[in-house]
Amino acid sequence: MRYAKTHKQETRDRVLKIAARALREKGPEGVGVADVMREAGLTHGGFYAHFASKDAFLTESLKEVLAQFAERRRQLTEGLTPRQALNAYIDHYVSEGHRDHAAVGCPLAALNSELPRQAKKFRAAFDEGARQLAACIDKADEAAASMLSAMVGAVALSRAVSDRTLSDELLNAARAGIKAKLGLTETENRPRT
Amino acid sequence: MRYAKTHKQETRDRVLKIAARALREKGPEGVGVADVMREAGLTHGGFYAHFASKDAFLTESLKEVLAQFAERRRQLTEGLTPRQALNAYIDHYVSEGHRDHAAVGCPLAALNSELPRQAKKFRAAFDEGARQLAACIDKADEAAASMLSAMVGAVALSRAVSDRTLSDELLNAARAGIKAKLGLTETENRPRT
DNA sequence: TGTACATCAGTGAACGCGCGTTCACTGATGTAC
DNA sequence: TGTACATCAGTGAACGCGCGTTCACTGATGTAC
Repeated sequence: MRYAKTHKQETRDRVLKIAARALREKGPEGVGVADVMREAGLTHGGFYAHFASKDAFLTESLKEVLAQFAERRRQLTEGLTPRQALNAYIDHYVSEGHRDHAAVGCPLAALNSELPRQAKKFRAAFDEGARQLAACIDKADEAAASMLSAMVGAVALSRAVSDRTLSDELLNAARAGIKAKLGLTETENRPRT
Repeated sequence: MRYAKTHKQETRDRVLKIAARALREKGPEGVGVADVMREAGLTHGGFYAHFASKDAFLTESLKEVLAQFAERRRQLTEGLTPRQALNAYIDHYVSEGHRDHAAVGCPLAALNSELPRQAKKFRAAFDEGARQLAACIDKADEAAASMLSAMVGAVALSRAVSDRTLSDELLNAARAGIKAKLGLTETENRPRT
């Protein structure tokens, strides 16, 4: 054989990693088959040897995003108690760094308003991501669902707004609000140990 | 003259009203010149007699959306005290009705994740909308910025998620969380009258 | 009162372009005999 | 050891389609004289 046995799989992985960034930066409709292949050093014709269609490809790309995202979350909260982990994660999530690097950030924040128009399987993968993140927050605070949407909204809105001052204000106010809520439920609702 | 003096303006308004819905339902890239004109009972060729380009058109459509949105907000809160108004508005905003009718809802919730890729003028109009809504909330509660992003995030995420149960849960939890916060700041931070 | 001309919102064919998708082909390697 | 053939990841031209944009034209009306 001309190529190593793992060669095709490696190519596929490379393409998916490129797409995982493009998906968050440009949205599902903004990901171009030819662009992604070119970035991987290939021509667009080879695309269909790896993926059945652009649609199927997008869903796999989202799954790749979710895997990266979960792994990153794991790294950030490793060895911390649930409450410490949540605190650290909120600081990481509702931050200027996250706002300014959508390509490697949370897909919920990067894609939310485009989801109603996506294919069923893509949406199902997204749901799974939302569930995982909610479950992760839930370990530390029972108001997980409310906190999740506040976090996502903060980052998404701070990106949507083009005025930097307004954006900073929204982001910082949101983080303060969410952390205040966390403090509150800690002392009032959580008599744990 | 073949047409009444107001005829052209009326046509323009009609087209913009159609676009105001389409913009929220399909996003900026999803609005098609030919589609919008057809819906207005016209052919696409006439479009450029009214608008300089699709881009300029999108910005005007967003301004139309913002005007409708502000007017609706005014109607809903007319005659109420700032605090009553905010309470009523939260119920209206963070609701299944709003979630299920994006075409006539808040543009911040409908468009947020697509904004980073839009033209400068479009983004500037969006900023203006965000400022207005924040200012309106600010009349009743100083944590306006934090509340705004929580509200937007709740509706956007509940739409993004395709599982109805999860969507309901996110929405209801968010509303409860936001209203709890409102109650909190009312008694703790606001010794007003 | 009648005729020629100007006006102008809207028409519909056409254009260029980008994009997803298809497909015959390439060329390096392994295998059969 | 050598020759013919199979394999298969990747190539690149081509296709159909939708979309924004342009433009010569239409046709109903008002105006000039």
